[in-house]
Amino acid sequence: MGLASHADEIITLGHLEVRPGEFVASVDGRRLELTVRELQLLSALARRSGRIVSREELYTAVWQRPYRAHERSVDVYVKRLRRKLEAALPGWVFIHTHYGFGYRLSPSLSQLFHTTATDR
Amino acid sequence: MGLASHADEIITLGHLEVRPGEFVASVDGRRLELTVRELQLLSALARRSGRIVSREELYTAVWQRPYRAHERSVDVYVKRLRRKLEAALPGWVFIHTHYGFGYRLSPSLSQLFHTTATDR
DNA sequence: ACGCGGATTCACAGGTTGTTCACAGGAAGA
DNA sequence: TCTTCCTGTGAACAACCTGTGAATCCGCGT
Repeated sequence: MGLASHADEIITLGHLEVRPGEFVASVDGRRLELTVRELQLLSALARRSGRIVSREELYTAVWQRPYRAHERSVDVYVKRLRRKLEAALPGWVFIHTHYGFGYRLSPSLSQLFHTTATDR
Repeated sequence: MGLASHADEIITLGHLEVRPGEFVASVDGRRLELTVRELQLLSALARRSGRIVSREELYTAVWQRPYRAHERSVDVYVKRLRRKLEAALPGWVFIHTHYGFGYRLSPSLSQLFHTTATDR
């Protein structure tokens, strides 16, 4: 108890499933090919899914060192995650930007796509 | 599940069969000529088949002593196992590398054997 | 002591990922 | 609209990780 990552920790968000302890994330059962950093960032976001997380919080959680202003690492990895998530499930948006605040993980159908009953 | 190795433990993964308790592993019934370490590592991987296993977990499971950073023994034995497995069943890949995470045992047909660049 | 097979360690090459930078594009407030 | 700040993005380079052949070490039987 207490520690953030148990070996059996499983976070499910719609089609997305993240298993930090097993170094695995998947969409509809299809394994995503993520690097260490990408998985760590996705895990950090997943553990805080649904709420806006500041760059500083994300940075200290993943990089384990003090956040410096103008640090762009988080942005770069958000970009890489988005590319892989988009490729895995076209038409869906996973990571939302909150201008001036940070990012929020929350899988949702892209506005451009027409919704159907089963998608929701 | 109690102790990790029962005398009658049998792990079957497609063409591959491992019997840790009898110090035997075989492919399509043909016995592999493995050394003790090779068999131990294969057994450790087989017991965790399908999931990514870190070097540290493999090392402590097989060598039974604390893992030191930069330890390369696991890599060397993975290499030797690969050579013997490849020789036993050409065209198949058994041990997959997950860069930065570890290894995963999961027998699968080599991509090159059933697809070509133009197929995709 | 010697030879042998296996275990362990070493060193280097090559490949992958992590980090940083620079600039483009966009959002919010005056 | 203008200005400023924030975010998106491609690319360059550094740092790290893995593959691999081979040297060295070790235990055992002769």
